[in-house]
Amino acid sequence: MSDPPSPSLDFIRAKVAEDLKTNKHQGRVVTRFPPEPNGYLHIGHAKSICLNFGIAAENEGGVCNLRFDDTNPIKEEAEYEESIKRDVRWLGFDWEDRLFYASDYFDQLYQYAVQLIQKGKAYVCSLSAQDIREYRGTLSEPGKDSPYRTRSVEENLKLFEGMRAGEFEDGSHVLRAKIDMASPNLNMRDPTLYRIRQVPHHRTGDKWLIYPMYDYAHSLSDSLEGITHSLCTLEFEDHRPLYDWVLDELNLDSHPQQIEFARLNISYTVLSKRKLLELVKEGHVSGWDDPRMPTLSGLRRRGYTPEVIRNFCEQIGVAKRDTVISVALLEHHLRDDLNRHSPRVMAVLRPLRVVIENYPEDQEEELEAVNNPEDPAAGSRKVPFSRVLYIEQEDFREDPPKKFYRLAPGREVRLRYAYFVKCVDVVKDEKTGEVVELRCTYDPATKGGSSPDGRKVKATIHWVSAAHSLQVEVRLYDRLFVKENPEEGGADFRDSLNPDSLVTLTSCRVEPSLKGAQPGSRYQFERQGYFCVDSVDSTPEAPVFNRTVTLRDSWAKIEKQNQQSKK
RNA sequence: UCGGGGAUCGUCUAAUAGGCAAGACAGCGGCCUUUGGAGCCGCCGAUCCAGGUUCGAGUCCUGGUCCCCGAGCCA
Repeated sequence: MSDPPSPSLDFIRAKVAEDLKTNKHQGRVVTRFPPEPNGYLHIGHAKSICLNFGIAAENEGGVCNLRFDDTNPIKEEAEYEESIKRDVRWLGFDWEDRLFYASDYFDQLYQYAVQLIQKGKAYVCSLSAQDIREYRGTLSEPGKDSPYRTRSVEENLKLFEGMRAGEFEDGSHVLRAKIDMASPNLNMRDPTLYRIRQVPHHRTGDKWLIYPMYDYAHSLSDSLEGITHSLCTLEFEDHRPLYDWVLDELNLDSHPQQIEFARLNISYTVLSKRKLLELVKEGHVSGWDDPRMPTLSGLRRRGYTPEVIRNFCEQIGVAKRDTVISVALLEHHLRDDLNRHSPRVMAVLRPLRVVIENYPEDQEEELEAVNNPEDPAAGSRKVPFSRVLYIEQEDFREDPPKKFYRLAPGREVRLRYAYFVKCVDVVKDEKTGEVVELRCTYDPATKGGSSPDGRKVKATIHWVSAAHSLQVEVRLYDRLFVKENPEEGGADFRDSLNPDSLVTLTSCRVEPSLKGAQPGSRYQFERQGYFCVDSVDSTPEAPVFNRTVTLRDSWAKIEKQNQQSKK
């Protein structure tokens, strides 16, 4: 790697660079990504993953650990652990042999707790949870000491051992740090270090009946792993004094620097594991990997590439003010990547039958079509043409509005890669008046799409040959919420769910080259958008396509303006 | 009310000793086009407020205002 003029470092990278310069950590850069295995990773986690693994990769010899923060057995599951590993790998990062678990440190953590008790810095408190809350005081009033605060070291040691040995019920005792009940920082008012939880842990089984709390386990896990920079989100800012307190009281040489940054928010969605879990549990989506979910598994199934997410995370930057990133920026990176890499293909979502009256009934031919105009190396393919075709219903208007350039009675347009066709008649359903078929003529001289006489058409539309096309299911996804901030004004996010976030179309027609398309493969349906083969519900006989994102649609914009100016 | 943070175009991020407020997205307009896609060109548009220091302040000082986080035996 070269060392180009670094554009401008975010405040965290600047701090890392400075620490390197002053040799604060003996030239080491060690970060970690510490998920709790209690849900699926979402794009907010991707920001943290890119930051932590990114900083490690940018610095000579830097490494980033993957560590599961599995200190609460009642919320955590092995299923989540697997999904997290899969998602981090998919994003393109590698923890090599550095897969760790807070639960691996339980023995060590217990020993440290004993040390704190011996130092008189921790005690067993036998107040009820409610009493502890009351003794804590409020934001503006100091708390008061627990009556158990003055227990002797011997008694504390004995009780703590009893907690570990299962002599006490859940909730009867906790181990607390002895700090300052009058601290203006509530986290320092004798925080709980250990609680009794007589439940099996998905990794340690029934070995432990007491489990360490986050602040205690996290700081020590970081220290044990020799982390140099412990990056977390803003809500932990108030916890930093406690993080430092634990390491200082234990006199540990390895004392990582906790640095906080703003978590990611994106418009028209929610990014919190709790809320996403509710969407799953309440059936508003089909699962954690529903293509409308902002989870990495959902985005992957939707058709996102890891590059899109990495580029997005790089561009949004890292800072401390809380922000809401426009979903349009994410979609910009999505279209940018998909445009350059997706093969083009013709697909008709809502078919309208077209008969080319002057094209011989028994004739068919193959036309050359470019696979990707952005990538000459992608080559070309043949698409079959015949007398009966399907075009998009919305590409025809019997009474075309201003600026509508597509097909209309008497109007000539180009069928992409095929011929100029002119609409000569419209067939309607006698009862409903609905347009059911178009009668057209074609100009044999315009084969391939250009006219020898130089006449122009204003529109090019896509089509498929009726007899050759494949019928497929297409799922049209749109944003999950109708409001930029689904919780605007304290509203329940469920109230702003978009009822049209999924529209399923079952009579779509695609060109035959899509036969055998592999699950997960991505295409641009010309003039429509980017689609990928659903990796869950597709079968070779019945493929399902997910719409990843639409193409930018300037006609839709014009039409919207027309409608608004009419009002 | 106490403690901890944060305020720069509509949105996000820059401005690295106090020295022309920059880029991206969005929007708008144009060019081009066998995708009303892509691409190209242009336009619009910001330093929370009030004082102060200075030749010069987004940056330093003083005083305000507004927003976020915090009272789990969650992380």
